[in-house]
Amino acid sequence: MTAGERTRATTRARLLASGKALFATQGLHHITTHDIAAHAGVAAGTFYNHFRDKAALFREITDEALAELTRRLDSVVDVKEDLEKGVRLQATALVGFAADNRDLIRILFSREADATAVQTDVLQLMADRSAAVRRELVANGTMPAEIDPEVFAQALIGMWARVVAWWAEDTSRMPREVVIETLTQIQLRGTHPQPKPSI
Amino acid sequence: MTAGERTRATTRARLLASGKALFATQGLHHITTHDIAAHAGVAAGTFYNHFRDKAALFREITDEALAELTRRLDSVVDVKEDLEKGVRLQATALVGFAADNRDLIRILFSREADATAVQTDVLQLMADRSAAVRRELVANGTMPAEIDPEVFAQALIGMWARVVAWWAEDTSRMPREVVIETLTQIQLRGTHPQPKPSI
Amino acid sequence: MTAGERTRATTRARLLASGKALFATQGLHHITTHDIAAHAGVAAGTFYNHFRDKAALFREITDEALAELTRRLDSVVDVKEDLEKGVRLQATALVGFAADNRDLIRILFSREADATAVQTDVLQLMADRSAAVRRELVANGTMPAEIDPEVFAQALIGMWARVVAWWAEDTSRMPREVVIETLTQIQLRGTHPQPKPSI
Amino acid sequence: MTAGERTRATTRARLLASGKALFATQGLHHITTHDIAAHAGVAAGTFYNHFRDKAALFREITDEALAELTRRLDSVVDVKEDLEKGVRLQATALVGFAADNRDLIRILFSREADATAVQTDVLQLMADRSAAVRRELVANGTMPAEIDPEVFAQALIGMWARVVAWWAEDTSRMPREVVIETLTQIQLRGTHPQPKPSI
DNA sequence: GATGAATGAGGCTTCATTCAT
DNA sequence: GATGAATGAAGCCTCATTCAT
Repeated sequence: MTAGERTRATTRARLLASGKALFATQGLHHITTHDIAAHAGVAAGTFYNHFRDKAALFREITDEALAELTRRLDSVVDVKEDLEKGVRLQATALVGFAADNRDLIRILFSREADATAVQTDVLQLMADRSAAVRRELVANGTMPAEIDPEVFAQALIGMWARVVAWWAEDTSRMPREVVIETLTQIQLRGTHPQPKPSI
Repeated sequence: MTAGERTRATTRARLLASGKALFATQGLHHITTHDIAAHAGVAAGTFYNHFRDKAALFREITDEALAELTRRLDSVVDVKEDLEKGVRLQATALVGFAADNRDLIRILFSREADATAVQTDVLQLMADRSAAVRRELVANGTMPAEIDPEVFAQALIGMWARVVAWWAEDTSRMPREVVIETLTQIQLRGTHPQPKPSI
Repeated sequence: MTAGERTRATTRARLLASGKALFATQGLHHITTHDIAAHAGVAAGTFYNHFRDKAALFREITDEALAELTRRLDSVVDVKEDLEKGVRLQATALVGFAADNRDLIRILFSREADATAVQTDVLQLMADRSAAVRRELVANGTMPAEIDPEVFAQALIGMWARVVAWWAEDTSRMPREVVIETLTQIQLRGTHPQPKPSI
Repeated sequence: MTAGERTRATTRARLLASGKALFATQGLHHITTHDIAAHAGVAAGTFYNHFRDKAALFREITDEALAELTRRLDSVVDVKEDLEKGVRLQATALVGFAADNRDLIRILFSREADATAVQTDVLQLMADRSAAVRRELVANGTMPAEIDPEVFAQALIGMWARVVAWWAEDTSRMPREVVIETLTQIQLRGTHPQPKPSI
């Protein structure tokens, strides 16, 4: 990599970082390309040397974030082995990602993530993945048929997104462990668990 | 009511209706006051005879929608009587509201609902209500302490909002009963219910 | 005069009064026809039953004011009789008019008075009158030729307008007598009178 | 100064010049930012690259004009030395400024100069300066107490502003020397000088 | 004549994007 | 590649005026 290339890469990285920081706190619509360039310490026109337009930067940020989140969730041991352990590990991975990428979470799980024209909805992508996995589990009887895979996927993603976006806004709101434990319990037992049948 | 007042009320209603329809499909930011006026069949300036600005119209739509939704949820019989029945009735009320007010649902449960300046987040309001109820139930032992009331509330609202917004986009996606049943099952047993202990 | 005519006249008078009060404090451009109608306690459309447009109302106010001011200045005894007495009486009449018609003064002597389209400049009218009188006085040697009648007229009117508009804004700024005396002295002796030659 | 900076400065200067020309002939309210931009040969948005808004441009023009006028008036030799000479030199400076800056005069001495929000009245500033100087002269007996410093200042400024604005509209109305001489005579002897006492 | 809802032209301002340097 | 001035389309909102009741 030449010196020029290094400079270019640095500029690009700074624009990305500025985009993350500003989109997270102000949202897509309130931030201008000038804001981002200024925050990155470059000229307004430089923005367009690196990104086709504002949507492209936003898209790149969300794509990257989604890839990383997906990677973390996938690296969890197979859920089928031990249901409780699997669910808890996934919740842990999700919350860990949120802690490490607070800005990204707020961007990813804001509804503006799908306001951008010609863009796939990030949450929908996650839901689709979940639904596919679920369909298998229902098919082979591991999961009950009363819970429809599509609806389940929307519910799961909605729950995750909201909880994690809420927590990422201010992580001092709640100890990380409580968030993980609550998500786990809800998944394993429901939001309104019925008392366990006494013997 | 005089003729003039009737005319005025009609115009106002048409603007409201146009706002609902357009916001639901295009979102707050993509719709202009001119769009709304044109859709309502009135001149651009007429918009401002009825609403201070675009945010005021949006706010009025969401406030009204929230009030109606709250009313429906509250009219359900007390959950404490019969847990399963209560949960199912609430899900039924929620889904019924979505079926009757598809546009409102999509507005209410879009994140743009909190993008408007000086506005309370609709979902947060619902979450606060849920959290308050839940704290009581945990306090008197009806609900398990492992599920934190705050986190629970965010999870419940996130789940509801996403499922219902998704379904309202295209209600032919899924029979209404399946949505209700799945929401009910998830609340009572979790997304990943453990197999019932065999005897 | 029928009852209807009396009502109509009353409405007109109230619009005029409202116009005076509002134009005086806020200026022509900051006041809307709605403001005037509202202040007068009538509907917006009623304004146009009495005045062709906003300029017409403004014009009528200034015309009326100018006529009254002219009347008062003209009623002063002839200046030629006794120079000092005449000058002082005119100053007295001017300041008296200001005291009695503070709103009118502020409208009449604001530059907005000539901002209205197709309107004769009120101050210019006064200047023209003064210049004409002056030309005679110069011609017959009563007044010195070093003081050009045209320039004199602009100077006199400018001085009067500014002093009186300033005082009318807040008459507690200065005792009325001081205003009169100063105007008189300036006219008789100049702003920078040279010391009287000692014998 | 780089080429870009030169271009920018040129654009700014053209906007300022256009503002002066247009405000002088049409007034603040009748001129739009688009008018100014078009007159300057730039796009509408360019205006806002150089001035926050229309008022800022207007303010800048008047501030600059006031500074220059003040500079000219201040550069005159001290009035106390020789009363007649001092008064005449000030009148000469004032009229010279008007001849050199006809547009500025019409803007500066229009009442719109104080119509702009959050703006100090230019004429009032001049009056305040004059009043302060005058108070001293009265205090030390150089000027007669019958002429109140505050009223005097309003009168002087009103007279100057009107005469000079009138003359600047069309300088062929009157030879420059006549304007100067008349202003001088009025200040030294009054508008209605009493015949000199014969011995 | 009074009413007041409706009209719509027009002004101000923002900002994503381009392009000459 | 970086710069940043310029662009101009587009949006929000105001308000003088009209007109049906």
